[in-house]
Amino acid sequence: MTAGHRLRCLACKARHVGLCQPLGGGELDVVARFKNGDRRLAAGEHLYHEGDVVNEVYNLTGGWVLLYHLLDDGRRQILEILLPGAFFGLQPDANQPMSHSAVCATAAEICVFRRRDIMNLFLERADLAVRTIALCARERIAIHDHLTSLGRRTARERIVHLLVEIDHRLRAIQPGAPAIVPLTQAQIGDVTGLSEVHVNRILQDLRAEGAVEISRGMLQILRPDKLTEFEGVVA
Amino acid sequence: MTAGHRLRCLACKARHVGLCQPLGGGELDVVARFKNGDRRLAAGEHLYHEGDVVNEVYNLTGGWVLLYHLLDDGRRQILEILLPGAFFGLQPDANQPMSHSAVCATAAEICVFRRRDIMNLFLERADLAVRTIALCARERIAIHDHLTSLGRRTARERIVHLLVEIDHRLRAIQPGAPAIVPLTQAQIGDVTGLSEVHVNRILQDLRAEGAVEISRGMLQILRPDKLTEFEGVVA
DNA sequence: CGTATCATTGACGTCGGTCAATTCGTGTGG
DNA sequence: CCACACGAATTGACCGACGTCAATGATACG
Repeated sequence: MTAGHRLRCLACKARHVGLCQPLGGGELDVVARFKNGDRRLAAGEHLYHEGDVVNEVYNLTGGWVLLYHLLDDGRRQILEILLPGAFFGLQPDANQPMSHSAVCATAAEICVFRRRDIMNLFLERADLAVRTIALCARERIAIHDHLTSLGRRTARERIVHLLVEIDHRLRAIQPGAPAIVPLTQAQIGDVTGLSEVHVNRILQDLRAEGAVEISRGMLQILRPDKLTEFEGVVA
Repeated sequence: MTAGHRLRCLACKARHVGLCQPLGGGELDVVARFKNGDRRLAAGEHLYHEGDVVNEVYNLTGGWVLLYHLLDDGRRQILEILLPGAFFGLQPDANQPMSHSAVCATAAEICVFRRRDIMNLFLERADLAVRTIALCARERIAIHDHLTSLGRRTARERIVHLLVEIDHRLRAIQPGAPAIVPLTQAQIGDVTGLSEVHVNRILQDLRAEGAVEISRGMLQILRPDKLTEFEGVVA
């Protein structure tokens, strides 16, 4: 299996971001050796649900995954939008039920590790543990920013800010490609803490201003510069 | 210096939580050896400001510290409330300016490490790196919860939920002590994304219901059970 | 075609913000 | 010991951003 994994690792589209970024081609073996397999999911499928006990850790290599939390009256908050290179599923303690659900927004490819294997990998290669700590720190900054949006920005600011952030992230992964956001307006509402209706009203404005293009279940960022300008002085 | 640090580590009030929790008394040397010193700050003093380049990492051993972010029109969002045992200040990359500010809500004692030393500590003791990853994961869950509050809970739910969470955390650190929250109403507003005025209105209600006691710049949780009950079905 | 999902639009209501005044508590200097 | 200053808390009046409800349209998919 390891040999097979190594070949896939070499071809991995997310090899140069996230966990494996610091590894040279020769070093991929180290990770490949601990890897447990790949998984392919269709849009709308769940990787795990809140409350599940999951003994795996994941590296997203293709597609978009959403982490969300449900209140028991059905209100939903999308916590993170994961793009290729995201390393996720780590829990503070083994056997602890997941605090959130993970669902695919698009078809997705996911590289799977057993939690125990990853822990052993970290113990063997402390540099990868340090790398993971850095990834956690980066992730934390992104979440802090999200938090600031929900707490202190207006509806329009939240949406513009989200689109700018996604645009940046997409550019970092696939420079040159058109920035297409495969999220429904309801999902954008669940990210930004707004109602689907209000999201629509604001997207209409942005479209009228020429900043975005709207189609069914998808959204294209045409003029990120224009969006940034809208953000104005609001850092 | 190391010997001195070791003595202080042995007496540290936060020895049994956070980073040092898994260390036996004999192992404290490992951390003490890498430690750089202690710092004492008064309420209202800053440990660092957004934009600073900080080459230190911190372990909060006494007091309350608030991490916050400012928008440039002055809106403020408090991102995290740190209690003793918090290990913070890690950045994704060295020499990267801090993305937020850290201010003391009370007098505070802080154990200081140089970033480089901590990295070396992690490389030498991978188990501590793994421990740190677990702390990050725990922290992430707390932030996710905060995020959910800001995005999807009503004002009253946010405040009740915050108080319940703080009550739990205080209980874990100092069981039996009265749950006193040394935050002004304006600060509570900056945590919950509400205005000072609205926070006051809701705290008045909670006081009338006998759940909390209000004094100047401080708030006591009298009946956490009552608060939990208010949370009702809203997980 | 029939059905389901997503987007769109208007009418209306309300939660929580803003503004502004007042009170309270504590510390300070005279 | 008292007058004052200042930060925090309190209160009321008003308003507007955003939610809710409900109907309709558009598109994909089986």
